[in-house]
Amino acid sequence: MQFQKEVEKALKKAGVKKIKLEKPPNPKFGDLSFPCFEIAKGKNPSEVAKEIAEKVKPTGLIGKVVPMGPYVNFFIDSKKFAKKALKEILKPNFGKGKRKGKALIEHTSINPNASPHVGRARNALIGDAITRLLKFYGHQTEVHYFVNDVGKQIAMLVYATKELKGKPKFEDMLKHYIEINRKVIENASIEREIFELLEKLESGDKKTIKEFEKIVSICVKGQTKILGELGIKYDYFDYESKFLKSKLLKDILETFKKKRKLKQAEDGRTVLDLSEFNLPMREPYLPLTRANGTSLYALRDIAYNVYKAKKVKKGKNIVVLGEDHKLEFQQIKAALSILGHKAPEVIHYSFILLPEGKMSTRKGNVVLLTDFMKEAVEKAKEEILKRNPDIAAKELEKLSKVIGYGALKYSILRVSPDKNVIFEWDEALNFEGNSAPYIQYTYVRSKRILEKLGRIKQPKDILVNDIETELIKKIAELPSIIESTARDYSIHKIAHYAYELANLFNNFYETSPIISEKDENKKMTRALIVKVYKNTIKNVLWILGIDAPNFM
RNA sequence: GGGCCCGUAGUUUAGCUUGGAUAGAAUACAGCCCUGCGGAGGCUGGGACCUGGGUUCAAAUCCCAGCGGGCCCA
Repeated sequence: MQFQKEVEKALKKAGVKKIKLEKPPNPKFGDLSFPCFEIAKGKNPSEVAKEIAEKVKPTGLIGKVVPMGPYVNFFIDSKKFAKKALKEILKPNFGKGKRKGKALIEHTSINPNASPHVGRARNALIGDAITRLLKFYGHQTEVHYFVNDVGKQIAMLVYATKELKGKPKFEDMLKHYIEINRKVIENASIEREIFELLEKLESGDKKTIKEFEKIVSICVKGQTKILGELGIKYDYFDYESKFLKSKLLKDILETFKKKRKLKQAEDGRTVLDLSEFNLPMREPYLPLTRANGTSLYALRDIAYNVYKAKKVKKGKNIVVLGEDHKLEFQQIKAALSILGHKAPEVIHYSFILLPEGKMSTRKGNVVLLTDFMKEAVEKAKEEILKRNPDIAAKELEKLSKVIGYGALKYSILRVSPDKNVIFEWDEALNFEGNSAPYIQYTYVRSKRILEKLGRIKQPKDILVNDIETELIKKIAELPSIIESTARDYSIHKIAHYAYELANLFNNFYETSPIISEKDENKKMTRALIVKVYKNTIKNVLWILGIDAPNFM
């Protein structure tokens, strides 16, 4: 950052007025470059670049100024830079943000109907990583899970399990769910009975409420146990049923009415007029209540968002939603704006598909998260045993989860959220190259070196070669990466950054011996690099929810 | 019928917001390093911007149209 300022100053001194710097595509071209197309004005830009380069004298962090075609390239003085950067990076809170306000993150919020599949997991993984990122950035985070406990899906499960002896098991819910879906298609009268159950629930029938609660509790417990196994935690479970009869609903309807936004539909439903928002709906009306006055999902969703908005006030308010909720979110946002509330910031992600097509819980063609977890741990076990045949069973258990779950999370988080992911086992269980185990391995390497090395003395002189400088530069990027990701929530950039770091470290590892290095200054400089690498990569992995193992 | 997102080596992907140099990686493939700080590694090689227009000194990037995939709207 300071380098950039110095370059700008130097260019100004050389008489350049419009300064727009860019990062060269290749480190061979320097660290910053100034393209001369715009200021050339008819002259040959290469000539202009030459003239400017001659006028600029290297001072401070600027080591070299070289014209290269139509560009003036600025090279950083690597020795001065390394010294300065290492000092900065060695500070204990390097990369972490200062204390900031509250951040409310709602994620997962899947229907409590069955064991989650990997598509659903994408939501939870993205949400969890964003939570960690914001925590690292200095926010006080609180994680919310909106439980849709009054929907048709729960009613179906209540119906499907009511004849069962004993308490239904979570593991069987998917089976029940698939079965009841099939039955409903075959027999329409079942669907009517299911709707009757819902009506009973909403009218406050105690027995029905109990039955729903039983199923929801089993499902929520089952789901959060699985997600908890992956280290994903929630601070609040917000139940939709709590909003069924809340005063909030009345207040909201009242406000809409005052603003003349309510209409009566022909079938008696009350709808919200959203025509001023130009949303891509056939009819710009959002149904809020039934003819009998009871609330519909949209109204409860609005109420929930009002509740959240009031809770954060000035802080961040974030929600992770699948791409199927894009329009729905626009509607909620519009409704909130009528009410004078700010909508949450939303992160959408595309679905995970199977090679043979879409996943469908209803039809049962899904890859369950639990199966993915099991396979990943199995594969990790195999790989660990290849390398450590004598490992104790307990250690193996623990380590295989660290590696297996790491690989699982990374395989999903590394992809930009607006791309569909086609789930393929080989791809997802890749432990080589661009994968979590590759990155984890560099952590183990760095840790082992430091253990063997013992005490690190501050070197009198910092001596670095090109590869070492590249690594330091990459580590020094952490704060700006954190900042920009905390702004746009594109968590895959963190994954990408982790891989780049690890890649440069492996490069460094191959070419810069440490233990055997005779030159004490070089040795200790390298030791410092290993130290800061180890801390940095650990932090970056932590943001992704991936543990750094002590050996593997 | 309408709206939104995506399309980059055989496969998976970064880059697109803010146009700029030789489009960056992984995997697979061909080969090398193999008694070294732990090879889940390093090095070398070939291989890609969906199609057609437009804007621009300059387009993977911006605009328009088409094609293909995903999501949604009663």
